[in-house]
Amino acid sequence: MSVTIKDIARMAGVSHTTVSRALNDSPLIHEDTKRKIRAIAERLDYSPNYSARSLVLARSYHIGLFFSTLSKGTSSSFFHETVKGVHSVVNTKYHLIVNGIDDYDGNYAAVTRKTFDGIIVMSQSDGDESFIRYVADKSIPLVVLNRNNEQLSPVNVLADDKAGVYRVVSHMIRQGHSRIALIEGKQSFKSSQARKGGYLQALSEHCIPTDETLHAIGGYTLEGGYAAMQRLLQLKPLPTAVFCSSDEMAVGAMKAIFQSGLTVPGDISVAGFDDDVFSAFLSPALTTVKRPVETISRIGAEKLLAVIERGFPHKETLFVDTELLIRDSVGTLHKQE
Amino acid sequence: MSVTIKDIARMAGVSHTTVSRALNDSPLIHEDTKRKIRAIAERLDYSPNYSARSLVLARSYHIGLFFSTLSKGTSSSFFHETVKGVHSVVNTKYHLIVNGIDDYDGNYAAVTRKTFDGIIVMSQSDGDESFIRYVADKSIPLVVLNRNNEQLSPVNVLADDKAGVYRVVSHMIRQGHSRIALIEGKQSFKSSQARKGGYLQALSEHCIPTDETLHAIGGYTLEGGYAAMQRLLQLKPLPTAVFCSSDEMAVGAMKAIFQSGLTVPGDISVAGFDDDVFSAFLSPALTTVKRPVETISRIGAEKLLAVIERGFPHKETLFVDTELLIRDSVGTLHKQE
DNA sequence: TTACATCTTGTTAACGTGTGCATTGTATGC
DNA sequence: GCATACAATGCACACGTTAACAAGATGTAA
Repeated sequence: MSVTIKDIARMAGVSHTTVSRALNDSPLIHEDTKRKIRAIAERLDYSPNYSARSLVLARSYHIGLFFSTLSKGTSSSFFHETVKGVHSVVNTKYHLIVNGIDDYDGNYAAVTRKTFDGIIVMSQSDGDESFIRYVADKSIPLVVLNRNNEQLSPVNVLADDKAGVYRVVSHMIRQGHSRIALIEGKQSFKSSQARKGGYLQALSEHCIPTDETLHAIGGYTLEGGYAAMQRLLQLKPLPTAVFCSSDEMAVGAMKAIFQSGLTVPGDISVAGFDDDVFSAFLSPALTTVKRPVETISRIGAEKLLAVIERGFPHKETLFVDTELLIRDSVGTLHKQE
Repeated sequence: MSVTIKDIARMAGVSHTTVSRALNDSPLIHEDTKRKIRAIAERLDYSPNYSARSLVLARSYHIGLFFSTLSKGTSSSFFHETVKGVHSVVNTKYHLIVNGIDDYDGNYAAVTRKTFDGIIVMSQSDGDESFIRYVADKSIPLVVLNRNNEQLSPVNVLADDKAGVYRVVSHMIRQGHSRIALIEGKQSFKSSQARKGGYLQALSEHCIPTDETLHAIGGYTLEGGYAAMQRLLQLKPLPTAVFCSSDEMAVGAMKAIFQSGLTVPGDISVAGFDDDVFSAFLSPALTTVKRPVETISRIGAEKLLAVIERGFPHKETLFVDTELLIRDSVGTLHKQE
């Protein structure tokens, strides 16, 4: 049996109403009374019953953080940074509940306004759309990360992937490369499409014709990047550079290149995307684009709390800048003719 | 305003008690009545108010997953695998709340039997002890992962780190190495101590004297591994092999070795611990020990649910086997004399 | 017919907290 | 000295659910 405000009330010789008010620092209560009550609460090691409070206030103190999936296709560093970012804002004020959308198997009945004060969706796939729509329909405060869909959700925060890829591919072009291959992620992922868009834009703005044979799909996994690169290594002539839509795939690609007896960046330059925690320590260190996942998550969480606590209705979409990290895996190509 | 069991009761022409029983599939209620009530509930899109239920049942439906820290010193893959493992068991039955112990700053008042039906601590440091003790004192159902302290907590699940390191270092010795350096993690982490123990045991059982100058500290970070290896590279004669207490540190160490113009495993063999997601794709692929983090987490979660639901009082400690993964970073040393 | 068991449903209270309204006591203004 | 304002506290109810107990209906055995 644990201590309630009624116990405190009895000891202090006041009503439980006064205790409730005192502990909530209501201006209605005399300072002396507050002090006395707080002292007793402290002494009895009182802690409020969240269920009771939630019931009467119609608030759950839960923030739901939903990933497309927890198990398949979510990279560890991505997951970790997201949780860190959101958690740093939510902290001890709300409980952070982590979930995979795919766990619900299409039946979202358990997701209600009462179970979640607000929801953050870290979206990675078009498959999330039904879930996002469901949450929006229930008018649960909502922030969508990593995805741009204004008509679906009011607040969106995402990295400017396209601009980031544009920057790194332009960098390759400036280093003299023109036969630049692409290893895509998962075609159904919006991020994959955006990154391809940046690649295509860089090529077209530098008047380099696109060549479909230079495009491969790696599925955002190491193994996939390895296999995709193996296919690209069959090409004649070989590409002089390859942009990989994730660092993990870049690691796989480099592995394939090394195995075929070639060097990076001597024979083939490689660039990635994400700046995974290990990327700076590869040999050669990987030139890549840093996605501010933690920043995005932090900003998203702040926006969500603003919506919940101050009612912040108007739509907005925030793009967070990426950062080009030039390291050693992209070399300069000397014109051969 | 959302629909409650009273609304359903009104529509069905029964009492709200009957509705409650029907929805909980109580044997007291006639099947026809149940069907009717379920149909109405379905039609009205009813979902129960968890706060109210929690209040009356004195259960929160929350499982707390606590890390020593979310931000500093927890590797992403470790974090991800843990959450995956626990989540796969907890699923939609309970809400999984992720927290860092360091966020509470020593004030655990918000952690009570009422806010958490059970708690899983993924322990990485001695600093967790006060928290674990607190939870145990409150007699909240508790499972501690990754840490062995029978008198503190009833149920412990952990990898047999020491045996795993013993195995990989013995492997190095069998390949002819005897001058084997060690890069430790964080000295305050129990895991770091256990791994060092395995290293020392392997040496002593093969009658190789320990040499303090061969021990360096890398703090479980890439940068730390890099710096530690730089120090080891000052030694004369050089070690012929180095065991790193984590794969991340191994990557840093390899980087330092390459920078000094040496090769792996030609000049120096390297082994790691963890089998991070990228380890198989390094060049050379890293020989390491796989810690079954996800398995540990899954088993721990199952144990916790057993305690919660079936009352499972007796103490037990489970060791989960590690797996030696022999890849390319440890070479054979030919005797020189 | 009566007594009793069984099946099904209803009545009422309880969980712990917050809040609208009433009540008491005290100071202020005229 | 009285009306009024204001500060501090208490009373009673509400939130949505579950459960102990009561109670009605129906069947059955004596």
